[in-house]
Amino acid sequence: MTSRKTQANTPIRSDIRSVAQDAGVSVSTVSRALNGYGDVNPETRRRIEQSAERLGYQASHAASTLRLKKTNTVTFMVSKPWTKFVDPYFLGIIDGLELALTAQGLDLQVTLARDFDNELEVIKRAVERGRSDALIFARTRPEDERIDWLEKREFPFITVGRTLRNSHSFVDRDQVKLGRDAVKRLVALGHRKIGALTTPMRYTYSHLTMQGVQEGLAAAGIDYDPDLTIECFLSHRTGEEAVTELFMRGQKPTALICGNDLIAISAMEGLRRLGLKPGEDVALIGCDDIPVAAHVRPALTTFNLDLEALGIKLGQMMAARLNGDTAVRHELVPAPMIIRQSDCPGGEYEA
Amino acid sequence: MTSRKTQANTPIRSDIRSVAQDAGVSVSTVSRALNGYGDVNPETRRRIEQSAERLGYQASHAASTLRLKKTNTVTFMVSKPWTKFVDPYFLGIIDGLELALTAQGLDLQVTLARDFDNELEVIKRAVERGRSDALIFARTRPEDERIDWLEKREFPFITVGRTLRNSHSFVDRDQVKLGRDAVKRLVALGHRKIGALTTPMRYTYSHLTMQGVQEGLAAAGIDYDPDLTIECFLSHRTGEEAVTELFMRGQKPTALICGNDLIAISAMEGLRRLGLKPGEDVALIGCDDIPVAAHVRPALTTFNLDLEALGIKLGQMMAARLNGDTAVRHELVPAPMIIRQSDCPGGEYEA
DNA sequence: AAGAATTACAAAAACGTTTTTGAATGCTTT
DNA sequence: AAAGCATTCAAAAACGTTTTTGTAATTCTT
Repeated sequence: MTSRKTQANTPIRSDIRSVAQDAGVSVSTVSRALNGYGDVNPETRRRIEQSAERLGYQASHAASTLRLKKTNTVTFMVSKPWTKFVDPYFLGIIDGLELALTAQGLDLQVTLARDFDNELEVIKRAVERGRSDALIFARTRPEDERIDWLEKREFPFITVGRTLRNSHSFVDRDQVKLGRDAVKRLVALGHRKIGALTTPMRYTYSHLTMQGVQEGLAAAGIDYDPDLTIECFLSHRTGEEAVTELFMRGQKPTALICGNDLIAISAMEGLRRLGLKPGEDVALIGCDDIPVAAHVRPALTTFNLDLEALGIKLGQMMAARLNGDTAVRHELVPAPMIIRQSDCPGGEYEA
Repeated sequence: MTSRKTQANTPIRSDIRSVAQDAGVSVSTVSRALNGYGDVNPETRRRIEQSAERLGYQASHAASTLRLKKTNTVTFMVSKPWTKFVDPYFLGIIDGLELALTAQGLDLQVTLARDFDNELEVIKRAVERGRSDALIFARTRPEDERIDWLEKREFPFITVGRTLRNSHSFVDRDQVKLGRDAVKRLVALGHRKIGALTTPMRYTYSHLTMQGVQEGLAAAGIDYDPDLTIECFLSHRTGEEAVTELFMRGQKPTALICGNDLIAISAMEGLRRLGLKPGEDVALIGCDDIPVAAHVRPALTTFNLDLEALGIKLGQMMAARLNGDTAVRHELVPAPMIIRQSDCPGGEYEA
């Protein structure tokens, strides 16, 4: 399609032939020596390794992929709608993932999807062009077409988050327990009228959290009132707007469980605008423990998550999968509560 | 080295041969048809395109790379020390970059460097294994070994940020002007004793900002006092600690220019701890306009940057470079000031 | 001491493209 | 009507690996 001009400079890369020549040995022996095969004299191997080192030789990825039909590369797809605000979440996972994959001799490649339609297209492109052996992606939805497509193609993948079917391997935070814990904490602090400012319900995890919240309320003998729940987005209906809407409805919750920290911080603004003191008149619990959560006033009580550990787990599962372990595995990691001030344990906070 | 077991499932990918067979034509004709060459009958081309479409054919990336000695892929390396807190910065650039590269038929690949030593290693690996045609990275330092290595290898690259030599192409924010603007604003508001809480001086941009600050002070006829400047880090010596240190030195600045928003927000805490009201007793200006900057109290006055535009610029420069334009290009993008409350324009802010 | 087994290496084929070279066909020109 | 030309396609080589197969040379059996 494109008729790109041939490049001016082609950086010098030494190939296996030059190493063979340098070590006075055949090409096949170099390959076997460098790939740790048995039938090569230790002395010869040493000589070859020296040559390779000296020439800065690294097997061409393209050539070995072509021959092996394996890239030894795992692709992590990050969805654009995800990037703008919840970045630490994303990068923490990548961090751990890279660590685990590298330990197994696998490369990590990160790829971007611009929008929702693009997500499937990016996947198709990557799979059909054979650029990686497996895929990891997050922001799963109850019904997820990406999963349908990949399952039909029998392409290895693991998700961060669940779907309705869960016929695939996934790693996820224990959102249900998280929701229950939030309620339990607030109930223990004396709250009975507890509102929820959820993340977008198009994602599975929002449903799971609310399931936990409802379970928590039931356990405390409190009736769940749908009118106390509002779905928040990043662009429109922020926490601030949701709080306004909630009170305009005539609802007066004494506590709010927020789907993420940004919603919580924004909700604080909304409360102040209504003349209420966040953390005093209304308790708040966030989620994710983003860096500023500790720096806002009142400091945000929230749920942490060891993202790096989650990434590592993910990498290990993937490595096993690529080594032939085809079992479907489900892994839930806990999210401990970080208690600060916004849930108002003592009924006050420093201004 | 690793002796990975051969994989259980190999997803079915159709090759050029099957397309040729399906279209009743030779392999070479398929290639020429799909790559837009001239000497192929329009009718034949149509038939081939249909076959390709129906079979879900995509040229194997490995094979075409091997043949072409070109990956049509650009690697963006993100440094680990960067990820933890300043994420939006990173992702915004990637976003624009991907857009511009895709428009040129280039793929973007993101790669991670775990720590400083790792950075060079990651680069070497990518270059020596021939996984991409060019490199982009940020967090440049005055003396940057990555640049030395790449220049010696004559491998195409562009940086986000400057070095001392600047013998290479770069895109950067106009940090000097930013520093000058911050001072100018504060001076206009009546401040004379202006402190600076800088980002780590190992990075070039910290130096450039301070250069701007000093130029601004000079323009206002104010002597620069090094004792009013403190270098901040993410882990230790946060803004909060820096403020404490500053006042312990006996310095009493009425305004603080902070290297980034996190330093500024943290510094607010420090001021409060000293019994001072941020934005009232002491004016603050941050940098980067991270999402929460608008949500903290007092809302942070800071410098914005159109990251996506910067990424696009970057992608365009790279595409040109890969098309044979070997000229060294330097591109500075402006950073407009976002005036909110923390610089205390009216001497007050809502609690 | 002769055959069998082992060790250490080389030759060659294959992976899926792209591109050069060349050939067949039909058409135009003189 | 012969020569030249344009059009359209096919054959084959090449890219840099890995792995199978093969074969000398050496060591081990009996």
